[in-house]
Amino acid sequence: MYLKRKRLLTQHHPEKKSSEELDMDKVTAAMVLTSLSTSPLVRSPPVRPNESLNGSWKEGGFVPSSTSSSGYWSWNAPSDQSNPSTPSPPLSADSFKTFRTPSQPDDGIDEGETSNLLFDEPIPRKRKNSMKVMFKCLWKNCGKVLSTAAGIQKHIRTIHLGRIGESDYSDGEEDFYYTEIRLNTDSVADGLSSLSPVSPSLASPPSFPTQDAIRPETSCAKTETKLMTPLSRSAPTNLYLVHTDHAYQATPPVNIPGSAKFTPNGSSFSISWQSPPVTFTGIPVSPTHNRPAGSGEQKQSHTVLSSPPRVAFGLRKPRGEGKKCRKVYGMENRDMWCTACRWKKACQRFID
DNA sequence: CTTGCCGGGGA
DNA sequence: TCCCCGGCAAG
Repeated sequence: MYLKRKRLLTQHHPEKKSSEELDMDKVTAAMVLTSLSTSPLVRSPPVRPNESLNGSWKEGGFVPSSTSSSGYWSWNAPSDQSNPSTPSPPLSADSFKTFRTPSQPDDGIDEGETSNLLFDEPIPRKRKNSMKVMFKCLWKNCGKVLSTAAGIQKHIRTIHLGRIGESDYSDGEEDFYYTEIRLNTDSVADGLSSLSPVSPSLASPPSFPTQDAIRPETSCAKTETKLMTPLSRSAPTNLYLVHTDHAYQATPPVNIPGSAKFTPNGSSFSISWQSPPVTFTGIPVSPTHNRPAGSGEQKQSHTVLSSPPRVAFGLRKPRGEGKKCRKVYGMENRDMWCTACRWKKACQRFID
């Protein structure tokens, strides 16, 4: 005799909402990373087996204030761009830009399956075939768009960095100043007008750019190497870096030791995990980070290493096969359910 | 959309 | 503890 049953059939119909927002971030973060790590041109993650992450945090605990302004961590460029367009999932990363309007009830975005947070390294990743890659200069009032990375780099080097002599030598710093954008052949996302995140990095954990760290050559990817050069001079207005940290945890056995560090002069922040080959899935914790933003610009880079793939052991119980009380008795007979089921716990009656 | 159930609470 | 429920992954 249960007197309780306050709401018998009241199916819960929560107004899920915030989740979307969260998803968004997750997705976008994922995208960013994805693009970073798979980006065709620069960036080859040679030695770094793992880099990836995904963002999203749970519990809207933090929510960046409505004014995204000071948020140093969002991708949106502080200066221009204005329309928060919704990124459509299938497109890849670049078309996103600013959607980061927490205060708004945005509903446009619903995501079917949010891409999973794990991008393994060499996954082929399906990409729209009809995409054209362009490179846009992010330098303050420039916005030049070129079709080749080399071109844009040269442009930056000569025009903005004033390195004329060494035209062919690139230390990679230019990377910070341009961004890759993909244009869909038909629906050209207004990618140009909005910037997309630069893809600075996947930093290698160990190296921090303190200062003049100029890496010597760097065969393939200037990418990770330079990752943090002290952005000399006035960096282009926006260097928004995606920055997300999460604390993931592998289910059972391992937990990842992480480390974060900040460089006082506000120049960088990074986190890195040195994890064993494990997989995690996770629950991100909160990606936010704002700093007072003093006067200069600052850059942060996120470095998150983790190992990619596969669902491993722990995550979540497979999910029992058989029908459980709920299914068997139905909502209307909730009192016939085993307690576990009633409490939304793992069924004890029909164990698999 | 529906299920199973984890992770968090509140009482 | 007992009991609920948000939320999420899986289907």
